[in-house]
Amino acid sequence: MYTVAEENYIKSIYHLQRHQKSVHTNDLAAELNTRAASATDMIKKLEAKGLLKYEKYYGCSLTKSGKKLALNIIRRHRLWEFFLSEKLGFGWEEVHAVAEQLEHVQSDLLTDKLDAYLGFPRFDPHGDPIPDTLGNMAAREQTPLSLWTSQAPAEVCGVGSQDESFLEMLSLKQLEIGCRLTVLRHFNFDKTVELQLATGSSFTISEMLAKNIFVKPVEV
Amino acid sequence: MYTVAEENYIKSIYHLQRHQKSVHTNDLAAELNTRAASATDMIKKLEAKGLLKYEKYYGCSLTKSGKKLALNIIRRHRLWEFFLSEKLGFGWEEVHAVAEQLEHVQSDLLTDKLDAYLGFPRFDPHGDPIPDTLGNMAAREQTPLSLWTSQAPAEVCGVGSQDESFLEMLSLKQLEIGCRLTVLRHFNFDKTVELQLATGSSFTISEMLAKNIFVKPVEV
DNA sequence: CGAAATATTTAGCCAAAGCTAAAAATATAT
DNA sequence: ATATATTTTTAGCTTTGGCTAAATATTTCG
Repeated sequence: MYTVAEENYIKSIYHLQRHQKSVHTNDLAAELNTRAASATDMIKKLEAKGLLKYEKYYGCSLTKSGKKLALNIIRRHRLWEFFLSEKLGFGWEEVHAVAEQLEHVQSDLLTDKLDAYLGFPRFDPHGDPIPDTLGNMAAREQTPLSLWTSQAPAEVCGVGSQDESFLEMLSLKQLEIGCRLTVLRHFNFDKTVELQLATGSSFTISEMLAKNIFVKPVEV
Repeated sequence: MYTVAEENYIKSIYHLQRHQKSVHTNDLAAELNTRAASATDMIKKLEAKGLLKYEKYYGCSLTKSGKKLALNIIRRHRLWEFFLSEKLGFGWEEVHAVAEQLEHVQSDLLTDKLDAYLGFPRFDPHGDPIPDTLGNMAAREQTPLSLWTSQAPAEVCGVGSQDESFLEMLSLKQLEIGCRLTVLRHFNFDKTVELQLATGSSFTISEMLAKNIFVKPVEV
């Protein structure tokens, strides 16, 4: 059994590790809205539990069992997100905060029965893949809108942030998961992107937004 | 927002208050598997938050807002029990432990949406009534089997303990909620009760068991 | 009633997880 | 290459919730 604090650290380290190979104390503290000193303490504790490797002044990275735990927490989080959205009718921007609490309920029986009840979904409402019992999850071809140069129609399949204000903005602009669009042009000057929805309406979005919306080719 | 520890104290005080008017420190400590000294500390903290009245050496009892909180926690607990049993197919003896964790997820939106999703159930799988948003819950005429003297058929409608070994025993003896039975006789010597199931099989149960099984007249 | 038993509180500790401020290591820049 | 800046760690303190042991109230019983 792990504490909520421990689980949150493991989860954050896992996410940061996708970008940097080794996770630095400051980055981790920032991610968790805490201070570097606190992060150092927790890193030491987690190392003692065998969940990560740690080298002073250099950083840390998850061990095999740390990764396994991380994937289990992510599995719980995304299954609950799916449940909240699909079964309880939560808006996708409300889902994350509640799932942050639910993900810490520790019962493998619960997780597996929930998974089965939901029909073993492979993606959560934000388009993120859900790991299975063994920690395997679907990889997904996805390109941020900022890099999508093709004129072919694209389908929104994921987002790069769970921030509520970000998701609310997407809802307002009707850029939900599964939505179809075409990129009309990229403005080099300020990196904004002009796009057109299936509804016909077209508008321009900021670079910041474009970087956080992932698309894939529309499936035939 | 309340901590998990606070919520557990409030819940226990509420339950103990059904029997004694004022809850004594030792009883509370026993209920929570902790020590009297710890209970005293927490009682003081909860009094400071206005959730209970406390008189030294005498005991404590919930205020209005304490009761409201208690009912909300109980509501969450029982809704989750219903969900686990009804939707996820948990056995009724497995339900309690997981619900103990789920009940501490604090989101009124979640609670209310769950309630609606489940169809506003009025009783959980153990036969306990589920409070509504306002804290109202169905009262239920229920008699422990130890006091049921009528020869009329009775229906099991509740249990007096959530102890796993107790519930497992009931499952084994096929004494589930909703099950019909007739009391054949009470043995005065050791207070055991002989009963007969709808299936025809008859057997004797201990006083301890009989006190913890609640029945009501079979509805016509 | 007063002594013994029981219940409750107080005082002083501990561990978890956070914090600040200062020290130490590493990185950067002139 | 040395001085400055940044990052990380250490040391020491805080709060929450628990503990033991000792002190104090209350209850019970001879």
